[in-house]
Amino acid sequence: MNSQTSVSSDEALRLTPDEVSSRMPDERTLYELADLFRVFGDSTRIKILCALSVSDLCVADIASLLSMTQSAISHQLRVLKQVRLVRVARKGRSSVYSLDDDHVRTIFDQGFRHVRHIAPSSERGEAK
Amino acid sequence: MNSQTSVSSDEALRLTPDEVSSRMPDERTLYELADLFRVFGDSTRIKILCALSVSDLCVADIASLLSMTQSAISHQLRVLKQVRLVRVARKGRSSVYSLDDDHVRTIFDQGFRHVRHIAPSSERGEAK
DNA sequence: ATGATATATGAATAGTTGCTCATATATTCA
DNA sequence: TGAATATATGAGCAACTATTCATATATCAT
Repeated sequence: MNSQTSVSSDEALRLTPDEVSSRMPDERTLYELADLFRVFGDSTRIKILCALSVSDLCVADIASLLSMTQSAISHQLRVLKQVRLVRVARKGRSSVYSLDDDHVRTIFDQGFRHVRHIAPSSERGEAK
Repeated sequence: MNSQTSVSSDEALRLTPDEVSSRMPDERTLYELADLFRVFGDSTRIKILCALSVSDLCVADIASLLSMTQSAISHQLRVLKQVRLVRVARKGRSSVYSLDDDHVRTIFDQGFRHVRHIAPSSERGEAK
């Protein structure tokens, strides 16, 4: 049997699935949230966002900064633009990209705080 | 030519790639950041985290809540555990999962703020 | 217009990932 | 111990994604 409502020990209050369900945001919002975070979940895009948090940059500069091809960077910038994390401004033949708003920085900082807080152990994935 | 240092208009200061490079966190940290956000970048995991932010829950309850198989949930909980976003406590034959710390909630909230702020348009991906 | 430079984009591909299915492990109860 | 319940996990597969390559578009200088 599951879903016991009784507080069997010194743990936090446990609610039933139904009670939890009624207190969750609507599905739509949760999917949008996942979509947003997925964009942050790639090292190339993270590097781009991080670079842009330091300074506005054109495509070629970002490519040189990350030692990646112009094409790869352009593709990722498109993704970042679609979710409104960056915006473009044409300057002559260059496209100067910048962070769209400060939410990016805030989300970033929270992430930093977590990885620093956790520091050691696990974190399998891209991290070498 | 790129990397112009002159401020050609009313835009933010633009730095050279080298200047930007020296002000970025080390690679290792950026990879860890991407790894962390990637975990948030899946709707199933987002739902699980969201549910756990409301109440501690056992595997079966989460599965019923999300209408998914126990196996699928267990696999995702493993991922969440590896990056220290959730922790387990055995209670009889059940495993009761809970958020590991409050960074999760904070990162969440920032994400919420962004998707609400942006609200309309784009956001292609999982969002129906 | 022509050539050079900067960026954008479509198609193809290799690598990754989330789920399912089968099965193993763990715990409780009779 | 043996049956039942709850969870964990490995293998396999389908779907997705980040990069490359080729090429298109856009802007500037001559």
